[in-house]
Amino acid sequence: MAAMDDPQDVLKLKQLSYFLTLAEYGSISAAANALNMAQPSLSENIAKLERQLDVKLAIRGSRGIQMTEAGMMLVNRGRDILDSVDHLVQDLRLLNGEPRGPVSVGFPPSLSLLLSVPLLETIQFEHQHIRLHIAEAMSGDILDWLANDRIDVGCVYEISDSSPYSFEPILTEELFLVAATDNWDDEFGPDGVARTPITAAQLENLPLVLTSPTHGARKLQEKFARAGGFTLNVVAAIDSLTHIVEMVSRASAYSILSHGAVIKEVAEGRLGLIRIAEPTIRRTAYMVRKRSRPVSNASAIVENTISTIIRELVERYDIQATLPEKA
Amino acid sequence: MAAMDDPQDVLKLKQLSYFLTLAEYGSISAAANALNMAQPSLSENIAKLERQLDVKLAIRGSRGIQMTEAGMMLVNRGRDILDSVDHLVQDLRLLNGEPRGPVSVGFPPSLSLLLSVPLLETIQFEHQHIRLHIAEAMSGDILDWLANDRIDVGCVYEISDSSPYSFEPILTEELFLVAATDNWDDEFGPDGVARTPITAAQLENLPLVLTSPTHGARKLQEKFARAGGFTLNVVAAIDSLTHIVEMVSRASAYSILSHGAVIKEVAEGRLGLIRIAEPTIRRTAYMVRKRSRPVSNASAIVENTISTIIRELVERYDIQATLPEKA
DNA sequence: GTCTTGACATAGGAACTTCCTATAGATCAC
DNA sequence: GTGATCTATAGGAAGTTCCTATGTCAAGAC
Repeated sequence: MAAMDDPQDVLKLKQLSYFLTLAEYGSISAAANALNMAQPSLSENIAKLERQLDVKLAIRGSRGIQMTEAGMMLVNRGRDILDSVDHLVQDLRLLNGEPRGPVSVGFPPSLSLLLSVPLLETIQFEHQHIRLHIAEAMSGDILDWLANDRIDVGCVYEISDSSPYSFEPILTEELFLVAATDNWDDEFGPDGVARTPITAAQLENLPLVLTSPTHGARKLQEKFARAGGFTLNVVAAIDSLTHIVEMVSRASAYSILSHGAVIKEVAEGRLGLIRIAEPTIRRTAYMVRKRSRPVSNASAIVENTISTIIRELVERYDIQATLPEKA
Repeated sequence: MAAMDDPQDVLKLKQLSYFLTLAEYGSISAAANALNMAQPSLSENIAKLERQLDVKLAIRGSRGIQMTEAGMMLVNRGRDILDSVDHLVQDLRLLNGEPRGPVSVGFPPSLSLLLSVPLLETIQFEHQHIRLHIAEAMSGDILDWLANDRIDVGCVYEISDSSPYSFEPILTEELFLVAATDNWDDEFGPDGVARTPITAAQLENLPLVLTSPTHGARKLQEKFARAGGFTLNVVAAIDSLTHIVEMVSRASAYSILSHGAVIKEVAEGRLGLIRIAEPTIRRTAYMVRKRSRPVSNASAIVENTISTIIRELVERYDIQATLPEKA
């Protein structure tokens, strides 16, 4: 049923290379010897090649073979083809060597805070020929950058149209109420989390500093409030994580953030996390690639490094978060 | 023991074409479907290709595959390679079509006389796209022409250094004493041969017109005379067959020629052949090619046509000659 | 003329490769 | 959770390749 005479079926590279050797040695026996194979095998191979191409390639005589015009054409152009294949295979293997070249990554602010420095340091240390560029933006913008091929890989908290992208979850974080430790009555454990969770209703009274409503985190918070049937008392909207942290540290307000966003301040004991009960707010970060963009070896290494760093950070700082089980 | 990573072994054209289809369809299942094969087969093929090249070509996901940089390189350059193969196979098949192009043939005079016209007519009639060129010279010169690639194929009566040539016998002729019929006492049969052979010794007294000693025929005649212990009474040496025939026709002399050289005159009853007994003089004509010169399809056809014409002539004119048994 | 030699072709069988069906594991949409 | 949709694995049938042994033919040696 099939065509049966696809060019790649009637001219196999192995046969071609056999034939080139035959052309070089001028006799089937000699060529078979050079090829470390039995003479009948080569004989049969050449005969089959002629049958497939429907062309007489060499005239057999009792003193070796003589090329036909077709055989000569096959030798000349076949040599070029084998050379191309040779170079292609070589270049492909080179790609597999030391990863190198530019890789651009996009992070949302909270992940950037957590990952940028360790990622840059790790890559610089372990893969000196990868030139890493990190850009920071909201999830939506990162998806745009992916679409425009401005970055190779991005981390986002939300994906609108998933079809042109391939993505995998890398981290599910719980959002906490964040307070300056001296601005909260409860005590905080060694992991920075207060003994007593607060309820959603209690949240309503607290002055909050959040991001503007375009942010994914803010949308999540609003949704949470709507689900709880109350409104958030947002006293300020600032699209800068450091400024938000600054305000919370000064005890001017509270915020709702992931542990990772305030990891340093919590470790230093300046800020504390209060678990929000009923319902808990969670969000998942995804690593995203554009499907149509080829993945360089260097890019794959950066992705792996990001996953590794997240795992290490979660472990080292006892971050309140869950990782996807497969690792 | 073998290298085992010859490029033609790690990148088979079939696999390459599979991979191009995979790249086109974006999923192993879809590509397998398009290729009319089972999905596991394609899956295994791609995996094997990656193993052989030692490179990750595509990242499998649950929504299809995504190319790596290496995969992209393989697609782009692989397409060129497959195209080259495609064109090469096409061109090879074209060669097999209507034979065309120039073919040069060299004949010694006696064969030229016999073959040139029927050969030209047959080729012109049956293979209009072959442009046949016929040159006439002595065997030695024809071998030179072969060596210098001035002709594709030649017919000769002797071969000095046979190694650079491939040759096969096409005709063994007997040499006769040729006389004008009214210049010879014996009667001639319907085949033009006299009833009574003459002996070598009787030849000594006859005035002969032969070619000059550089000719192969003359050498043969001299050798024959030496073997018989007598000398040839050469009254004239003329390196022109037509002039020799002219002189014999005028009954001015005799000559020693093959039946083919005087076929017309014998058929017309003007000249007669007298068999030379004890020993008979025979010579064999060979069709010769230079080994290192590719044989075009057109050239092969001309060779075949020459053999056919010789066979027909021998039969039709009852030429006193023997053909090689295989035909 | 006969024999040996060198070259290609043919035959039968062992080892390998390819492709299929069936099945399992994983992920996404609902 | 369930169904749909991917890819991966396993086992077996069919085809291909390669080998050894043998046949045929032509050229060269004696």
